[in-house]
Amino acid sequence: MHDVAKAAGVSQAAVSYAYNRPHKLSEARRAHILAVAEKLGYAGPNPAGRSLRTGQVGALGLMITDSLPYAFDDPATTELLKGISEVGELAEVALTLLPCPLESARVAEGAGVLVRGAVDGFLVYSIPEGHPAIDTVLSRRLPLVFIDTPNPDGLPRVGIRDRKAAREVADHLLSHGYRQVGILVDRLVPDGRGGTVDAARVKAARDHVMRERMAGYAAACRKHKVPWRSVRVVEAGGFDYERACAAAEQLLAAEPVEAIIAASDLMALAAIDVAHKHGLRVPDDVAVVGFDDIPAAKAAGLTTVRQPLVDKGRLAARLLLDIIDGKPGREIILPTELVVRGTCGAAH
Amino acid sequence: MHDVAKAAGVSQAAVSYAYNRPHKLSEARRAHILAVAEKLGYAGPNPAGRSLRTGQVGALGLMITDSLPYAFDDPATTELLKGISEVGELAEVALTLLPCPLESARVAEGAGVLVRGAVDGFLVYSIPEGHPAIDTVLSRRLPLVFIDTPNPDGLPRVGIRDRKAAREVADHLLSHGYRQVGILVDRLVPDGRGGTVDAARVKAARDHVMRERMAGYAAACRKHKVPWRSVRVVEAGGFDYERACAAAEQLLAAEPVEAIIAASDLMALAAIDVAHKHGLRVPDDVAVVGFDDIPAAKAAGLTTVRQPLVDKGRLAARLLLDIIDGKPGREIILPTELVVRGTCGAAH
DNA sequence: CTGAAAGCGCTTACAG
DNA sequence: CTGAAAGCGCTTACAG
Repeated sequence: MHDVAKAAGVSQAAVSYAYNRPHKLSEARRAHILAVAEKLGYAGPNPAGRSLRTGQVGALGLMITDSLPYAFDDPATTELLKGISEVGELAEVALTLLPCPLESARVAEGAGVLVRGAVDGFLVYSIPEGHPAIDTVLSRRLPLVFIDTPNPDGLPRVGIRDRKAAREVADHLLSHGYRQVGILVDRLVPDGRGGTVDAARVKAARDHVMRERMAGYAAACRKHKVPWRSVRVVEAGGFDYERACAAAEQLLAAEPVEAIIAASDLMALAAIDVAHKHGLRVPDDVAVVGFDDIPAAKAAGLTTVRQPLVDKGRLAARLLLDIIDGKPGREIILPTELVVRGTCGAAH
Repeated sequence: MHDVAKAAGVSQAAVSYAYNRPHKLSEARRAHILAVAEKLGYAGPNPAGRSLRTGQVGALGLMITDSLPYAFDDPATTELLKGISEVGELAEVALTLLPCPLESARVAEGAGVLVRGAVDGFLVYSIPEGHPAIDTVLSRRLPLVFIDTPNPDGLPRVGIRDRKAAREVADHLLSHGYRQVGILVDRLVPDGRGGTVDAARVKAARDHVMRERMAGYAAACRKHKVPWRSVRVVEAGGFDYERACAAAEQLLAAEPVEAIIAASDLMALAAIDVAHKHGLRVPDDVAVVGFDDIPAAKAAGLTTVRQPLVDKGRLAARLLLDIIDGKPGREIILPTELVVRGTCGAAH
């Protein structure tokens, strides 16, 4: 910038104005400066210099506690991303994806991006309780909004009533009279393990969302006199379709179940696929409900509970932008809605 | 940092070392500095200051010429993102999403994020020829890699042989003897318009990829003596499923077609859905082929041509990282592969 | 193992 | 409408 100013015979400030305050310069002078810059190969104001000076970056950081490739596989995460990016575009801010290892042991090595990432604030998505990355991001002392995460300290947050929503959909399913029930969850404890889950592991669930949903399912079972200990719970160990299928396979391979409660639509759809492969009709031989109401749920006629995923992203991003602007943070709880389609056996 | 240094009774440099060069300080001194920083509420080295000083940001910019919410809807883009983010994670760099308006008229207003985004380099994804954002990003004089975009200047690029791949899959379809053929494309000209396309618009296609694929389809038709002017081409005007369905609807509503060549799997799957709604069997009443081989194509038994989407993202990101490291850029052309499943009527 | 100093590139409040 | 100056927070080469 200094060189451009010199070559154009103006002050450095004038060059800055040429880019940022066009009306502070005469048109001719501005054109001249820009022409000289072009000739010299000057690329325009350096973002780092600007950031340092203004204290603003123009980017929102989205912290994801999973490998990114994984996150893109999850339709619910994709919906959330849509909502977030809508707001980012409107506000002309970039969205910076900050992956960080899920296993606590690997956090130190992966924290660099959290510590060094140039952002104006953080969106913290679905992170297990007590995860060290929470401290890391808190230590940056930047505005932040949690999504689907408990906030014991009353920090800004966007979420839904997971327990109530889970109870509702399970309640609806069980009201059809099923007694042999299985539950499919993606992940209770982030240790990569899957398979049949015992009561201790359910209790140990580090994921707030999953713990709440399990509590909701249990409440529905209680109401319908389905003994909780008779309910088989299988954990996929991850969010991809393959693991979901493997979990469903495991559930269906054991004693027969009349009904499957899946903690996500992806798992529910996997369960339906696997059931069909076993020659079972849905809902006649086995009923299934999901959670989320992702776009594919409708096509499959899946009974599920809708949570406004896009809105969640949109509101979280907007809230963060507000906080960055100095407005107070708050907690936003979004409504959910039971969506009855065919897979629960509602027509029977 | 200055304040921390003062409070800890050390130089500013020592504070910097405490964070970045742990071994340059005695353990005790480092611990002391960190403790003082903690007490003072110092959040650690400011990324903007670091960037300014080192000239490095630690982020890759991904330029998307579409609204981001839109991009997340496209399974092919999602696959690409997976590949890119894999590399980013390994290299501990963040991925910054830089949306920029597709319509040239709106580029000026949306260019801010391109101009101000703090990144070490750009991945430029599927951008129409002559789009002003290309100049914007070029003017930043940062390393960059094009994905699926022609690079007349021999700039680094990752792509596939779109024409050849399109020819192959269309050739296979037509070899079954179909004469009444329709083509479904997502977007030829980025003006948001959809509907039946005339020869002029095909010629005017601003998207390199689509132009190449159309050329490939035309070549296959020529080979099989299907008069090109008898081939109806319908453009969706976008990448979402709804528009794909509308385009398929339009194609099927007119004179009957025996075979549909879709320029993406998403469009092919939409065509199959719409055909079923019309009571048509696939491939008996109408054959369909796609392009990409997204995960859903397999489940649908779709005949298509596989392009290594994840690899494309992975290689592009790696190439960009290499260029940032000072290595020379190059062009990478990835192989494609015809995947024959059922929807082309291969079994007949 | 520690410290003093220079300078990365920018914006803005202020004076003219 | 224009210019001179200060300072944002940092890292590193260098001297001790």
